[in-house]
Amino acid sequence: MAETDTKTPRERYRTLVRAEIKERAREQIATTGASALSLNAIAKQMGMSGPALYRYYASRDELITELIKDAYRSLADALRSASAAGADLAALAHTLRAWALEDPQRYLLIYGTPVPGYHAPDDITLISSETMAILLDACIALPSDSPATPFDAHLADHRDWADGHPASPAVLHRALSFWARLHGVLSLELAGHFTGMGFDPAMFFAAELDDLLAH
Amino acid sequence: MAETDTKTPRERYRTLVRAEIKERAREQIATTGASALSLNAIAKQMGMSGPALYRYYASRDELITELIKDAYRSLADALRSASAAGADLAALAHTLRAWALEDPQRYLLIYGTPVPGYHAPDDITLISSETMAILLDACIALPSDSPATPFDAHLADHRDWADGHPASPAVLHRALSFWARLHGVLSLELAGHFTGMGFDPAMFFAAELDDLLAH
DNA sequence: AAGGTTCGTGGTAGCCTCTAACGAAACCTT
DNA sequence: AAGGTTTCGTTAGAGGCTACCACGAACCTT
Repeated sequence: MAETDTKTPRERYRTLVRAEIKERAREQIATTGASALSLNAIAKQMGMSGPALYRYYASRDELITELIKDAYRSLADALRSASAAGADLAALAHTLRAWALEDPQRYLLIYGTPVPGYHAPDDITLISSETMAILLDACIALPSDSPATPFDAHLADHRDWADGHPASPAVLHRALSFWARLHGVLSLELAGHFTGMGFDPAMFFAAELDDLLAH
Repeated sequence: MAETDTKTPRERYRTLVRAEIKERAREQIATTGASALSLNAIAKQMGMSGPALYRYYASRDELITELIKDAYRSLADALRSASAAGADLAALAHTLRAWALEDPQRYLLIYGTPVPGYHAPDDITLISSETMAILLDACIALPSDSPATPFDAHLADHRDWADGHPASPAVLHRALSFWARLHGVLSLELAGHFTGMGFDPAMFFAAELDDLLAH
């Protein structure tokens, strides 16, 4: 019992419609941004009237939350498969950038401006911790010859987030820097802050990555 | 002839009401975020009926644009006065962080998720270029002993954004890195991605800054 | 004091989210 | 196969929003 199989035709139909709704929502968000997502428009697009959607998603927030979860999962999948294919830290960085550019709004769904009221469910932090684990694995493979900083010492006492990962404080620090710096370049690029400045964002990204790996 | 003085009582009143509207909008955004800003709510709060506000701001977008401009100006002011007081790059960084933490939503108004349709007016890029100039001034004062990178060479040919500033490509690169890295840490912190991880964001910020200045 | 400008109002259109009540269709059981 | 039950999709409606219009009222200017 507790069959999670798609057994009954009703369940089949339900999950199918849910999937289509989510797909339409994904398309809509990709073009107009998450704030402009309209359940009504999706319903009309699917040939049914507004409130019918509420049989499938209890609220607009629930639908967005589902999309956020999917985004986290997609990112974790991309990084995991790259890592499984033997990608080092540099390759992982380019995987991240490619994933972000593939659908900028999906990246912003995760790392963009949060809604003040919204609080992420627990399962999201679970998937996000998997991403962090992949990152830590890649960082631990790299030789680290930098001297210990005060922040390293601080991290030695605050490493709950590493979730039992056998990484030295210096490695934790490296992972955090990796994350923050790549996000810095990427988010400025995606937000369009480089448009009109003339230079190539890809080269800036590569330069930041080089600096990250060299020091 | 083109009197910008607050002469007529009508103009006085008008600018006063406009200011109050903007102030209420600022408060509302600070608590609920920019996406939840409601002209109707502001009007009711001020004791007048909905459409009355449209005498003062042509649209919701115009009001938000005004707030964005104010945010840019406020940041430029903060950095300029710090710079005038003899602040070096490190002090400038802490000025930036303090300004961001003082009103996170104001920071996100500038650097947060952009609305896909929205295009910034020209005067905004003007103010933002002033911020960049201050940053470049601070970067040029620092000795740079790093070897030239490919990105430096690229910047030598794509330096229109520096707007005639006498800075070497290496300095331009340093300014961009400064901007992107601090934004990376700050935006992750403001978006709440560090909450629950246990470590102190301020120490991470300081560590990133140290690394930036050391290399 | 008369005239023109501006302000605030209510009304309205058109969106949106979301609830409630009602037929109708599909499913499962017997 | 027939009946009962669950689920679906509909319309109606509450309450919110942006934004436009037309009208009366206040105001400043002349």
